[in-house]
Amino acid sequence: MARPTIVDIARAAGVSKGAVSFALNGRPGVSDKTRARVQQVAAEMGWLPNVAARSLAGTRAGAIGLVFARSADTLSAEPFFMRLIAGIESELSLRSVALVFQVVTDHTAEIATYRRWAAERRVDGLLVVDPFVDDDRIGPLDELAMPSVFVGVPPSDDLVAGVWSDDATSMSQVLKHLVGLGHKRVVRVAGSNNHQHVQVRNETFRRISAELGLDEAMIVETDYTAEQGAQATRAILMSPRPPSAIIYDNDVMAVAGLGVTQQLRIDVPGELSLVAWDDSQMCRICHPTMTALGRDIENFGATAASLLLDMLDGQPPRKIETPAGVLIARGSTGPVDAQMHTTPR
Amino acid sequence: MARPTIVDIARAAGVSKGAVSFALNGRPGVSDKTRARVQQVAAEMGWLPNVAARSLAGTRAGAIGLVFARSADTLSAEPFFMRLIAGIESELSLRSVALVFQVVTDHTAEIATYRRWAAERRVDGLLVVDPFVDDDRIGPLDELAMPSVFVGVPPSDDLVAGVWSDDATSMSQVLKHLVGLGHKRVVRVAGSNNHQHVQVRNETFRRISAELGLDEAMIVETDYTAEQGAQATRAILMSPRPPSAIIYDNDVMAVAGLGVTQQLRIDVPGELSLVAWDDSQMCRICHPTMTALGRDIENFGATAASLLLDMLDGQPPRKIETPAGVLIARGSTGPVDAQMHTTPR
DNA sequence: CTGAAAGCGCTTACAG
DNA sequence: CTGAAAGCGCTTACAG
Repeated sequence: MARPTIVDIARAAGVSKGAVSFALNGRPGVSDKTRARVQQVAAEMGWLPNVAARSLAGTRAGAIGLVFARSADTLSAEPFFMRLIAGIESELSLRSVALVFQVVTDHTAEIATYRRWAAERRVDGLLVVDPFVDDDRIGPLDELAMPSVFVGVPPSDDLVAGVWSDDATSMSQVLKHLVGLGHKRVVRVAGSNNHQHVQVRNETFRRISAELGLDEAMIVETDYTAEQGAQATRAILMSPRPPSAIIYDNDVMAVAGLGVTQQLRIDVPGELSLVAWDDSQMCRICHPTMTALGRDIENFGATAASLLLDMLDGQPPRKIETPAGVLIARGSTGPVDAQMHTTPR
Repeated sequence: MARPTIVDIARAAGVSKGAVSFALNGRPGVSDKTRARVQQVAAEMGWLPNVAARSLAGTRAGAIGLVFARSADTLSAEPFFMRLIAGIESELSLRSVALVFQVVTDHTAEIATYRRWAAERRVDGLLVVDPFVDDDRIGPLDELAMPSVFVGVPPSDDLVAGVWSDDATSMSQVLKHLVGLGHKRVVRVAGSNNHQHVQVRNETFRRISAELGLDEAMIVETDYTAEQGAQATRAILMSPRPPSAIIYDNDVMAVAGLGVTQQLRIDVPGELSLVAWDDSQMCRICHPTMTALGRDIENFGATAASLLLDMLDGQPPRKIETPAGVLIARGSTGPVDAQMHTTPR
């Protein structure tokens, strides 16, 4: 037989269409007994709501939207993104909400997508990633009045809802690990300064470096690609006073940096220690294996999705800090050999 | 003002609702002049179809579905998947079709998702990845009567529509490259035998190895993970008569294998050559860099999406072979040194 | 070639 | 607590 509708259920249960709707949506207006019977009949008949009808009748589309405004290169190279999606999905599937996903090249196209989805009534809310400083998406998003959760954004008055991770504690762990090994000179290879979370990590890096009595905290800005990670590493190692340790803002650059040390015949960790922000398979399969700051990215995505769904259910927007990462010490970090670093390379 | 509907456009253009619908959907029933005026008015008013209304009225949902039934680990480690999505999206956005995406753990959950989407009328068609031998998704998919395109499937009578790449030519290139360098003993580290494309590559590997006069073609089966790639490599190198070259079924395992050679102090490419199937940033940043069979994965995804959209437009299902990959010779392959391989390690 | 009308499957006031 | 009815924005026969 054809897919059952609420009319079929109403007939089978001997009640009105409206009563079925109330019963199935957990709204008041029907007795507990009736509700139970209706739910049982619906389950027996294998009823699922036609999302188009539900959406048209003025409630939820039953979907949320996610746009990545990055090149296929970056997206495919960094395990972060797929993990984030997996985390988001784990929460969505619990509540039977679909994910509408789009990959575009820049913010302009991203905003156009949001406008289109809003006009089409395609999604009920948005998960917005890669928050920028003076983010040009905030205005259009406000205008569209689309419930949105910013993913990876530090607390600020501009944004109503968002999740971020406790980068200060993470950074502190990494630096204490290095200091414990005797490192005094640490350089940070950072992502783009336009990203809010990069600025937060930069500040935290400077502050904690100072607190721990490290030498001047140096930061190199990159675009997160392997190419710039390698180039930055080369420049750092060729500098007059190279550091004894480098902290990279992602796993891709850290592994690329490791490749550079092999070309330059610099021993890791004997002469130089390397740390990656975000752990991944890459960190486990390179040689030596890469010490990494492993964050629970799936939980991060799940938390963001959960917050958005709560908002769609009428709960107030919130800002949620997720736990700091955990330092996973591996082969790429070791005790500093004071002598080696007095000799310029 | 609120979002315009076709009633607003009809009023502004001085025609009926029905005429607007015909004009905007490129259907006969209105004069060219009227059509042009209606389209102009719609554009001026910034009209976009409410997808829920359109879907409810019995035509397309304006979305297609994609499910990955893999662990977050595999998905995030292999750049392939995100590239495939990027390619799919490039085609979808040209035609303003949305992608509904879900990550699940197994085929059972995948099929349940298809059933739910069908019941909800969430999507118009499906892109189905990772075709298996005796694929248990074919029955349910037939039953749901959902237009589907299999991605990465060799031609077969079971499946009506699909795209795959010319693996025979690709394999031939790889083997000829190795033979040209003097290799005689090549082992293939393959993915799971359950995958149809793996079986095709296995057969091709055996056939071409024989044609080129190579030693007995040996194949090791794995699950595509770095762990099994490393383990297989170790087993192969410890065997009584180790090969002078290994071909891996993905980039993740190839790079993991490279890590093993470094632990075992086996020189690549001096003593052993390595080749990855599918190129990626990982292959470019490891040391030595990895020779790879680079396929245009984005084009692969775009072709699959395009085929599905054509089918939704009423065109007949097809089977499309996409171009073979291109061998990118890098540092991990070199001439075989006959002497080294007479000495067992 | 054009217009008036029914209907897709739901939700939601409104009257009992 | 329940039922009858309108309406969401489209598409599509059907009559002119």
